[in-house]
Amino acid sequence: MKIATFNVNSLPARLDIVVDWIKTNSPDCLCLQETKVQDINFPKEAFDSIGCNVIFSGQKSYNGVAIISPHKIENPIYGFDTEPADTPRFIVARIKNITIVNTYIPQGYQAATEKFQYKLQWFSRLRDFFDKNFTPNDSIIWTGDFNVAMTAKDIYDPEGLYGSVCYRPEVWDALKSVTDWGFTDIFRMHTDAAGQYTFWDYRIRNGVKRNFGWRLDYIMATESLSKKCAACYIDKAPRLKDRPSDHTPLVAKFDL
DNA sequence: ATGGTGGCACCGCCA
Repeated sequence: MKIATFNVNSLPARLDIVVDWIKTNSPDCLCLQETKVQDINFPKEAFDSIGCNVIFSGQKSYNGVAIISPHKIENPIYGFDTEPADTPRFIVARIKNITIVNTYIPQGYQAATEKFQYKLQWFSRLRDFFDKNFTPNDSIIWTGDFNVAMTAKDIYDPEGLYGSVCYRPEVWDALKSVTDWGFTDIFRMHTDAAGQYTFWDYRIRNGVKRNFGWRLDYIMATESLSKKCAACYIDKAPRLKDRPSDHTPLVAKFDL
C-alpha cells in the first residue's frame, strides 16, 4: 500500500505533472491540496483515463482538496459537520479498509489576526472530529499540508523564522493536541535528519538549490498502521519538471 | 535583501 500527499498549487496548472507522477509511481492513494479548481471544472476525465477514481471538494482560486485512487473510494466526507464546514480544506474517505483524512490546514497569515486564531481552532476541531468518529485502534492515515514545521530540523532558519505562523509554540501545541490522540509522524520513524523539506518558498531566490525549505507536509498513521510502515520518503522528481509546485510529494509504503 | 515569485481572478489576494 503506497500513500502520497502533494500540495499541487493549482491542479489545472500542473495536471500533467500529477498524471505523470501517478503513472510513474502507481500510488494506491494520492491526496492533493490547493487544487484551486471548482468542482464543476475538476479534470475528472484525466484520472478516469489512467484508471483512477477521484473525489474532490474545491473552489475558485484558493484551497481545494482531492483523493485519487485506483481502488474503490468509499464513505466520502466533505468538510466538518459543524460550521464553518471548510469543505475545500477537509476531505475523508475509506480505501481498502483504511480511513484517509486529507487536510489543507489554514496557513494563518499573521499571528495577531483572526486568521491565525482560525488556524488554531482548526486543529481543535480536527481533534474533536477524531474523538467523535473514531478510536485510535482504527486504521487511519491523516495526511496533507499541515502548515507547521514541528522542530528546528524541519525549517532552514529556525532562529530567524521563529515566531512565523508555521513555526511558533501555539501551532506546535495545536498539532501535538491532535497527534496525541494516537498518531505517529511516519517520516520521522525513519530518519531524524535535518533539512528534509517538502516546501520551498518561490520568493526565496534559488531556494531549492540552497535548500531553504520547510517540512510542512505530513503522513500520520495510527499505531496498527505505523507498525506496518516500510518506508517514507520525499520525492523531488516533480521538481525537475517545468514550472514545479512550491511543494513536492511525500510518500509512505505500508506492508499491507 | 523588511524583498522576492507564482497562481488566479480581475486591477488585489493568498501563499
